[in-house]
Amino acid sequence: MTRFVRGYNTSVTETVPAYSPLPVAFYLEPTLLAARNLLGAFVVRRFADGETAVGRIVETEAYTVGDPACHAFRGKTQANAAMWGRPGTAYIHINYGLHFCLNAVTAMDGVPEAVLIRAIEPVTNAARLLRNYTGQTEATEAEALSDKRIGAGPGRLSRAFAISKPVFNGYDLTDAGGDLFLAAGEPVAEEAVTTTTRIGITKGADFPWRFYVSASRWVSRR
DNA sequence: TAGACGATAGCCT
DNA sequence: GGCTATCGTCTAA
Repeated sequence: MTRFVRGYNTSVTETVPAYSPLPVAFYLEPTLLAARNLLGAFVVRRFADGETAVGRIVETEAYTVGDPACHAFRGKTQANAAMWGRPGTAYIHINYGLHFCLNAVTAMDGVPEAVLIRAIEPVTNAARLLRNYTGQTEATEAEALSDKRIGAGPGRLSRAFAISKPVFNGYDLTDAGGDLFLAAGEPVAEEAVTTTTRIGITKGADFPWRFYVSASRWVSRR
């Protein structure tokens, strides 16, 4: 049985708190607050071969009801239906026809709001993330830890974590037994967070609904 | 069923 | 910093 151990060394076997999933209640906080509070939380991924990798969230964006940039703004379709799902599930969308982007659904069942996870910094098994990203079979932890392709940007992190829409759209992100879940981390202090406008959108472009850890080298854009 | 449009990323200057 | 490949999805007809 795989045990998720917190820390930089995956070989640690002593009793360290296992990664504990953020509860459904976390996603029922107002979406802007949830987006800000997801900073510092962990993305925990177990791959099909049993190997695991963990990243720390350093950049998010909020999308809400009434927000013209939100995919739900024009109503429910087959592609965006997951946004209406239970809080704490995943909504994966495809951008520019080729990039997968991971969102955590927030707000009550039937209220289509979500937080886009835009960047992570590697915590464990960066080498595996880089191998996933490049398709190469070789990668050292040291070289992976300085390669921004594995975490800086929503399309990039999805590729590194092997998160695709067919597999993970609608997936439960609150289940520690699952292949993908979000776990509580060290809270990030207010003065360490930068709040700014969202990236790559034309509607609602002036809403300051993007949050990132100011000091992180893994933020996708400043 | 054709046409328009991106919540991007990579390459080039 | 600018340019653009590339294709899933929506919309109109």
